[in-house]
Amino acid sequence: MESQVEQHELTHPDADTVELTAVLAALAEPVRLKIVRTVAERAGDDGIRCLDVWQQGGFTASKSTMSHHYKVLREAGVVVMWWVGAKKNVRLRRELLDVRWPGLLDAVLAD
Amino acid sequence: MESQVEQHELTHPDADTVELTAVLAALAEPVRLKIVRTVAERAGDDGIRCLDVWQQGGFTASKSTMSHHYKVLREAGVVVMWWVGAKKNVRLRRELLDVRWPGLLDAVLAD
DNA sequence: CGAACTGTACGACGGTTATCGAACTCTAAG
DNA sequence: CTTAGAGTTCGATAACCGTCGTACAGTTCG
Repeated sequence: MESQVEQHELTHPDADTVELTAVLAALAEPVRLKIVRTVAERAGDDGIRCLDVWQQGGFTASKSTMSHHYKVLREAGVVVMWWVGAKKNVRLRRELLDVRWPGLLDAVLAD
Repeated sequence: MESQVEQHELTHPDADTVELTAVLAALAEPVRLKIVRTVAERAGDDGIRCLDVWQQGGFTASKSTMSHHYKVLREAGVVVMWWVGAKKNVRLRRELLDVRWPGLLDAVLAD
């Protein structure tokens, strides 16, 4: 059987309302930058599980800290997140970032 | 007569030691981002006077606040500053930024 | 010299942020 | 139903940051 229950419905900013300073601030934090790089490296077309990011990325931050950073990245417009059962998936919003600020994400990831 | 006195000798980080997170944090602040854009627009090859940035850029922040932001930009590696008499000049470190993170500065300035 | 101008250093303040543990919700599995 | 797993929220704490006014230092000009 399929569960149609959308348990919380994540909110994401529209492409128009995403602010450059918010994106830069989101990327300026070492843990968040590492999250973004791990997602960029390991995520497929349908994203990657947040848990896998944590496990494979070698993060030392606590669960609540990671949750906080994901929220910052999502509200800044850097990532999209959605539920898959009890787990969460995440992917970069390249289609947004590459249009609004071409070259920005690539420059940050190439380091 | 020429005054050989170098009144303080500004310190700038080497290209090797400049950190991406510091650059992003420096650019993530609205006033600093506006400073960078004003310098990028109006500075010639030998930079622009900080005073001109303040006057022509329409900044409302106080002197001490502006001085603080210039210091952050300089220590992050985003700008170079040097004395010309009693006034200070500033220019972007494009030769550094464009090599270390190609496309980053252009992306930020194109907005 | 003395006054005006340009910029820095310091201390204070208020607001923001990164971090954690504990309690909680929701889902999946037995 | 019960247990385990994944993730959020809340409260607390400590550190950081942007802002300003004041005091100060170096330069230029009369």
